[in-house]
Amino acid sequence: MSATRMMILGVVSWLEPVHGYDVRRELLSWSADRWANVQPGSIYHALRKLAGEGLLRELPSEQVGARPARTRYEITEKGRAEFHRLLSDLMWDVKPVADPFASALAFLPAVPPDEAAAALRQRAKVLRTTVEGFRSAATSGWLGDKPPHVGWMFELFGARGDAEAQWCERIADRIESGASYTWSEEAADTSSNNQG
Amino acid sequence: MSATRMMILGVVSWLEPVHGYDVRRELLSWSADRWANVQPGSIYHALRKLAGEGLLRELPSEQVGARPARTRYEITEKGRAEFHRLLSDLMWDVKPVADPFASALAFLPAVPPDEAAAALRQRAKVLRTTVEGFRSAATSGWLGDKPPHVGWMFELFGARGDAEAQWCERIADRIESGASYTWSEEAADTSSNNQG
DNA sequence: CCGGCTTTAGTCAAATTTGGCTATTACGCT
DNA sequence: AGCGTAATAGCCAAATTTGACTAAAGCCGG
Repeated sequence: MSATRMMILGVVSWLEPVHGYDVRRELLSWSADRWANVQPGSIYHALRKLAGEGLLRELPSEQVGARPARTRYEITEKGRAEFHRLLSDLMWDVKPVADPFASALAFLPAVPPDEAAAALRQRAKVLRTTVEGFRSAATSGWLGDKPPHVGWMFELFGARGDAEAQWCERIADRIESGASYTWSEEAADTSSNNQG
Repeated sequence: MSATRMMILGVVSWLEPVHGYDVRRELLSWSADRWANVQPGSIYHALRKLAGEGLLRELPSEQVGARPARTRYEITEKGRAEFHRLLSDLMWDVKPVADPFASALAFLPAVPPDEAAAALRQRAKVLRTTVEGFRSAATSGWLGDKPPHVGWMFELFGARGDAEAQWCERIADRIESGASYTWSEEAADTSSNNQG
């Protein structure tokens, strides 16, 4: 979970001292749950583990009313070094990521042409709508209030979305033009062999 | 792990009867470990779990020499239905995936401009080399022997890679032209607040 | 023929992740 | 003022994933 660790260290570094729910709220405000593993269980697990490893320091808990006591954290020098090391690793590393859509594509021969084309066209539509949302966020000024790198992230998501939408449409066109990608519907369901 | 389950069911469906190592070898031949969670522990875990749920059927083990006995599996009708259901879900679902590079970008303000630009240029270079590899696989005939959808997957990976490489170069140009994305190097390391 | 390396086949202990759960407090609407 | 919902704050049992490990067999070069 090196990305999760880096993010938790980074948020603590920027906002310290914080408690778990502060971290959770901050990451949710970035919609980080959509592109990183930062559900509550992962956040609290990482906070405790990083404190156990001396990368974060727990401050005395405080109690507010009858709510659960909340533990605040600050980063240590060791933690700051680890944050920069992990961040640098992640910046320089170029590696594919696990992608459920690629998994589905590997078995495309098992999907009838009608459904395959329809799903690809729908995907292109959803991607284009999402990318349009990023662009109107930019022009509406909402993004203008945010640091420049946030806009750059949206540009990246937009560029990826555009490229994938175009690919979806191109492949749907081929399928609808009769391009054969199954041996036959019968064979695809029984004995054929994918030698990807 | 619905993508992992779908892939295991799919491979068993296409190659049955198989044992775990057959599945492992087949997925490795697709380089599936690069874009799916199919390390040995996940494969064998999924095989046992799917058999336990009645989606796969274990056949009597066979022994070859003094090697560990190997359990062969075949798919059940229930498993075939689940394979198609999961495959359809994954074809139609449009959702971002956990991406370590996006995690790093969220903390870009903590990376000095020199390093950020260098990492982005290096990333662009690696992506372009990878995409060129896909294209030469296509022209060399290696891909010609494979079913069409395999080429389509490479086209998708290529389209994504191109889009991201262009984005990397564009952002590196901005950084090198002096675009400010940290408040200051000092502020970025101490008290600033990322409001993504 | 022998030695070194690869392949075969599965497992394991640990790491990581999930997302619904708990009870209290705060807020908004009627 | 009261009710219903959302926010607060952390946790849990379970699910999922990892990748190095094991020992025997096979292969290739010297």
